[in-house]
Amino acid sequence: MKLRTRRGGGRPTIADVARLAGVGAITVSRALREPERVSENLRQQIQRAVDELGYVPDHNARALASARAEVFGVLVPSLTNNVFAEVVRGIYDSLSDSPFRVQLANTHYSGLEEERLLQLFLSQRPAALIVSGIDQTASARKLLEDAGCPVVQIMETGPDPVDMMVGFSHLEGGRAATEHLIESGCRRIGFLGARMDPRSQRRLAGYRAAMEAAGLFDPRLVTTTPVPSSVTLGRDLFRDALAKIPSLDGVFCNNDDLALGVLFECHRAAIAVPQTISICGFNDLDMMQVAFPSVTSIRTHRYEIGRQAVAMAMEAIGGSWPQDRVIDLGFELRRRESTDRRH
Amino acid sequence: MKLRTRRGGGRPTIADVARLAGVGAITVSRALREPERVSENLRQQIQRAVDELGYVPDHNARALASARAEVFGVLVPSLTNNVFAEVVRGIYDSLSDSPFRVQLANTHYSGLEEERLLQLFLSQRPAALIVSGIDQTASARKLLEDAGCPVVQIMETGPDPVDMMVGFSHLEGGRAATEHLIESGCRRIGFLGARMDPRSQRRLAGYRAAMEAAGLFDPRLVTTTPVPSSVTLGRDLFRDALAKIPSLDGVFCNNDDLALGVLFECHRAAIAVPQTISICGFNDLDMMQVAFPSVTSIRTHRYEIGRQAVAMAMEAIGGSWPQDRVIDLGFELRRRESTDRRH
DNA sequence: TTGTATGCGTTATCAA
DNA sequence: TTGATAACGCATACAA
Repeated sequence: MKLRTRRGGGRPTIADVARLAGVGAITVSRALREPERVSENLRQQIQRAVDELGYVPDHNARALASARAEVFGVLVPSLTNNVFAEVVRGIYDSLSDSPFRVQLANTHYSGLEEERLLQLFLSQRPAALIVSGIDQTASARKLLEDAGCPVVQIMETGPDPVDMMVGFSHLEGGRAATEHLIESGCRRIGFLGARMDPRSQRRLAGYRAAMEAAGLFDPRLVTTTPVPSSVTLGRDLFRDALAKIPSLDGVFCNNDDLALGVLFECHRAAIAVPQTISICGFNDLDMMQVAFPSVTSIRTHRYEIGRQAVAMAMEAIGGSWPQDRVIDLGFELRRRESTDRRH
Repeated sequence: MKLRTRRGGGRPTIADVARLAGVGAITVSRALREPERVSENLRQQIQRAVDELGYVPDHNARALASARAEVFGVLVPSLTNNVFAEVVRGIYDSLSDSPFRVQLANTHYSGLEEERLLQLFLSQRPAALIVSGIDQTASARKLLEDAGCPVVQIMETGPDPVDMMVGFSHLEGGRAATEHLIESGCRRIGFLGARMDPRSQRRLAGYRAAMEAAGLFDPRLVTTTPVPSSVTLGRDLFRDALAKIPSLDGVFCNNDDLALGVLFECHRAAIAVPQTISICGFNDLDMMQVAFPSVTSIRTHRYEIGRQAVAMAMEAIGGSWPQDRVIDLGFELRRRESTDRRH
């Protein structure tokens, strides 16, 4: 007879539980995953044995045997950008009471990096995949299509989902912000943009559409940089813009960080906001409503996007894809003092 | 003869590679993990076979067989707090080119939640554990001590590490900020604190120590709340503090969000900064140097803490624990306009 | 509703 | 340096 020497740390296994409960191992397995398929009697015996032994299922063994890991793969372009931090929080909060774990990775706004990470994730056979944006590389898109699990593209909506989508239209957001500035009386409205990732580009497109429709567009009003966004950069971009166009009477900022930089620079240079220059941001961070003057911004529903993405994926995992494969959570213009020129 | 019906998705396995390369499976395994133990010859053959088949090792099978997952478990109290977001970014960046993955979880500043998540993580037999702070519950601490893997406590330093530590002294940070305010001429210095987690408490302790040493302490100067920190809250706490002590001539804020709220409120109420009220923050977010007036703050090295934590854990995994089990990365006082009363 | 036999892809053990 | 064999802990397929 062979002596069983445990290689593992000696943690109780499903077999130990089965022995103690006087049932077959598979019954324990079932009792844990599909309790309704096991008789009330055995279920209780098994639960007692589980408690007594302190049994905890082994994720790895489970994943190996079922060829499916209880993992949500999540790809975001940045971990520190508050916008994505909130999306990620929504995802974690939604999943914290489920058996699913989160596998998070940072693409650093690189399509190639995204591709590489996707391949890595796929090798784990995740239960679902959540990716940011709709501009995957061709190979990445193919990987997603063949992923064999629900896929949710977040932050944006677009015409051709890999599987599901939840987000909003950045172009419309940019347009709404710009139209608001025009309506409030601005004529020489600058666009300030950092990073200029695809979503930033579309906000710019919205700005341009609104400006052209009003006959106000002038390419010299646009100031962008590939450099990552920051409050400091907002100040610098604004200085550049003002040097180019001294008659500037409004700015639409790609995001709130930039807007804050503009606001501070206006204070420093004693430029009246909104009288001389009106400011509109994007995303509506908490601080915009406290700023002085408070700053108009486009409110986006980041946390909710995270929640919805998980909800949609869950439905799909359950077999019933949601009614609408593309959900547009929209945005809201929050009018504040920084664009209120009525006085 | 039995027909092998693959249950998995038909991905190539190590056996396929072995067959193609004309070697044993275990040799392939070794060639991948410890190349130096396989002859140059076979190594190349195997590499060719791997490339040809597009073989990717299965994490789950590997973890199951070796009873060790290539996973770093990371526990932080918040995902959106910029401070932790940067720590997490440091961790991810350090690990992105390693075989290790990151398993991140959010404790929501709850010791019990941390305990629960720890148990969850431990069931995966992680390669290392990174936890925030030094105030684990007794049971959590025991779990960490028995984890059987390197453990790094981050953000703070303290006398009794579970295993390793990297951070700085929040008490000294609070003291340095307060002493600076005193030296710059303030006498009625308020403390504004949100959340009041253990690290906030220690900053308060530092404030109190400095104030008492100068004979300036007055409990009514302290305004705190368990509510999570935000810019809005900074404004509200400041209003409360000012209502209590109209003679306030300086505030030390628990963190930069609060400080920003104070700054905006000063603008709104036309209170001169720093002449009437001086402001000092904590953490030194990017925006503090751009604010108008620029805001004095305690610079902390969040990203570096993440990097160091991984570096220490890596050393320990390699078998050679680092020289110093406790690394104090310190902090720096950044003097700016908001506390410069010389004019 | 419950159990038996077997496979999942990899690594540890031990022998050659 | 290389390989055969037996775990690792659990779930699938199928039978009872």
